[in-house]
Amino acid sequence: MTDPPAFSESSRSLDENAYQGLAGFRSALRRFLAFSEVAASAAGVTSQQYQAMLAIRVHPDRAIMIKELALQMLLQPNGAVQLVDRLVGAGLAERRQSSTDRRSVLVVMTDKGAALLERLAADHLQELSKHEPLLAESLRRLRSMERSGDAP
Amino acid sequence: MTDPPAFSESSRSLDENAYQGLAGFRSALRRFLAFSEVAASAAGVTSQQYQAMLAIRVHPDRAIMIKELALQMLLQPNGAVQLVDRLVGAGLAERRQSSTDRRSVLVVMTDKGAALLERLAADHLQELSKHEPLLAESLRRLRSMERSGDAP
DNA sequence: CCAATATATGTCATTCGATGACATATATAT
DNA sequence: ATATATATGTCATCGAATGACATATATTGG
Repeated sequence: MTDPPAFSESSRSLDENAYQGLAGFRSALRRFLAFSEVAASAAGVTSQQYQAMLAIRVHPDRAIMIKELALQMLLQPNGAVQLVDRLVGAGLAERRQSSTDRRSVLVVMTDKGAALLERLAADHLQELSKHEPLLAESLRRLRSMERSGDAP
Repeated sequence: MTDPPAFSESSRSLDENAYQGLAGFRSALRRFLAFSEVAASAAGVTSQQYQAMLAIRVHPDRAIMIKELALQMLLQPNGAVQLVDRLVGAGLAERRQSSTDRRSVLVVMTDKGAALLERLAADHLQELSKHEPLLAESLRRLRSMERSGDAP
């Protein structure tokens, strides 16, 4: 087998393969995220609300403080308040007073929310089986070209 | 009025690991995407604009029709028009008339855009090396359960 | 124990990008 | 040559996030 000159210019500019790999990875991500939006939308929620329900579901006691939900969802606390408002408004979650700190609120899912989450989670699991090969392949390609950026 | 079954019932009951896996994957995704927003923002653009430049960069001739950009970015054509407006406004891309079809517009990057993209791509490549293990691990965990529904 | 400060949640105005509805220019087909 | 399809563009509107601010409760230091 012939050795292709696959190395070269590693300190001057990014290899074409790096752009291809990054672009392919983001494309796969956009497609998966778009599926998530469509699946959630068909169930009457947003992808964000689905993700919030996932976060609640896997949190200890299946309950989460708004502050903690904000951390998980990478939102400001007041953004998490409004996200919970929407979940509650849709009948998917409810607020419970914390027994230990009366400032805080525990968000738990309703039965309706739990049922919706289960269906959406199953759909996502199934869909991921389609995207997983491309995502994994993209990650593998990118891993092989790790390099430092342009040092200032 | 009874609601028709809006979705498939992929499996009867999801394993706890399925929720953990899906939640972990989405969490890893949110963190990577948040990095992308911050990195792009530090460079004066949005993550969306960075992705658009990536799409242009890897397209044949490093030029792309707005229609095709819309397909790649999963936007409506008029949304892509406005995205290109913002890229052009920031001096990162420019419009060129197509030689074969006078309806269409070819979007190409300026030198400034190409330079910005290279820095951002290098940053993303480096950052991905941090996220890759968790993302790959999440995908591996999920792949093992999309088969029959559960197996610890 | 009280005052000062920190923390958790909540409200509201504003902002930003995507969409739908629609308009215009050009290409293609009958 | 006309009808229709395609590509781009404009504009009003919407939804969700943020910053500034408000209120309630907890915690800490004197």
